[in-house]
Amino acid sequence: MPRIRLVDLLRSESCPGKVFVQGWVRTKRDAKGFSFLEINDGSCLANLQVIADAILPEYSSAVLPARTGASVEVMGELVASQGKGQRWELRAEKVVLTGSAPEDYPLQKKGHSLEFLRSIAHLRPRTNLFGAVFRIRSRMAYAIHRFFQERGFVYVHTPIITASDCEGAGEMFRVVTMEREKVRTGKEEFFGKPTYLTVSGQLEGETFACALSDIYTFGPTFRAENSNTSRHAAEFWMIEPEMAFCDLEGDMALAEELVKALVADALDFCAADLVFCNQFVDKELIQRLKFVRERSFQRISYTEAVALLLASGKSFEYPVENGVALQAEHERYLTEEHFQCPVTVYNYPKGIKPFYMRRNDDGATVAAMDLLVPGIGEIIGGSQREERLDVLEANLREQGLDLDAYRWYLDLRRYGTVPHAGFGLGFERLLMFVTGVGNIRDVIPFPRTPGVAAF
RNA sequence: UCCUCUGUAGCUCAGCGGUAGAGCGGGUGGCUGUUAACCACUAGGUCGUUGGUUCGAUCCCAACCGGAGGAGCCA
Repeated sequence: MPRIRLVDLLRSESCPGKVFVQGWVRTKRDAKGFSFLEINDGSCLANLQVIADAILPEYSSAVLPARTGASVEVMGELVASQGKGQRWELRAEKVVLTGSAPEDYPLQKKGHSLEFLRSIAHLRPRTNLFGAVFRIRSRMAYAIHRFFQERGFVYVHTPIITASDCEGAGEMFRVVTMEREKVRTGKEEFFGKPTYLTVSGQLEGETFACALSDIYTFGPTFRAENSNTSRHAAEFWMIEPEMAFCDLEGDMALAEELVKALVADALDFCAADLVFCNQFVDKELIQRLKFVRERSFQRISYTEAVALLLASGKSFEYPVENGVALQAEHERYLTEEHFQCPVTVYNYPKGIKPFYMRRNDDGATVAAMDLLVPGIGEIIGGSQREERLDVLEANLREQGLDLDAYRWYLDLRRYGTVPHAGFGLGFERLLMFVTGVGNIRDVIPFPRTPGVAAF
């Protein structure tokens, strides 16, 4: 008899009769003459209540020892539950203890702290919260592909090992071989020159946009920054669309559309898991997500934002000043207090942004944008790219970068240059926003942060 | 990297200059169509590490290591 997943079983409208299920015991309650087994197989948040009668021949060998954490398989008949709290329950006819869980099984029926669960990251997906978070993560990855594929974007796999050593996005990890012989003979560089783990697929993505028009990347990214915050990881996933024949306006529109679409998808397809997050993580989560889905985002230029902050009368730890980067507290004020919804800030001062962003006609600002969301801050950063060869070369020189290393990148402007734009969306930051989880370490299966690469 | 807080039983925490306690979890027994069930009993700890102060330190001090929050950087 084929196994049926709990997600499908518990959705049954009418009684499916005899079924076969497999999963892990979440808790067991022994009564006189029978036991209640709550089993979960990760296909959904809900557990299945199994009634195992003491007259079963394997009752003492398989049912009584099936403690929290044990894996079991149960054959039986699904019947309407006599008790409250569940619609269906499984009346066991045969129970097999696939794998027992000794008494030192670390997960209790009680709630655990997120810090403790991080120390057992290999077992934490067995908890309600992490099951929910990682089902949502999977769904969001799918929704991202769907969003771009439906709009005709081509998925491009940019390299993870890169030779561009100065993409301007942060400290990089070096890639070296472990072969001692090569180190001794001075041929330690496998690729003949220093290589690094990518900090962004943007520059490579631009090359494909300047050929296939609309592309996106979705893959791992690495930053060797010594950042110790709840919003940074050394390894994270990023989505980077890049569009030819597109300006900043189109870029901002796509970014807002994407965030809205993903929030709507989560509300539609992860309802049960979001209800759980709403109950145990953030009581205002669903309300906020619905608000984001329905309301239009705000847009404000950097100059307007500065004026607004100066006029706010708020005393900030860092003073607001034109030409200086907005601090986290400033961004937070805009999105959490003033607008109380996602805000796109655009046209930043040229001096605080990287070389590839397109210089505006005022000569002082660049066509850059950041999308800020309440609770997280910056979730998307993007720009229209500088498509004019002479301006781009001047920018590189101004920032002291080696033009030769960017030869291939400059070629895009030398041969059939086009206006183009794109942005980067931090996947984990999106997940924090969608789940309400406050620490990036709890939305990625095995987090890598300074000093920590467990598992 | 900087600032602040923190490190006591498997987990969550209380405590105190005279070498430790609760709840939950575990074990045993009981009870019950139960819902993080309930009741009783019971077993668990060189109080993060290393130094120092002291007659005496889990408690005070210092350094180090781990964890958390905030900042910077960014996604």
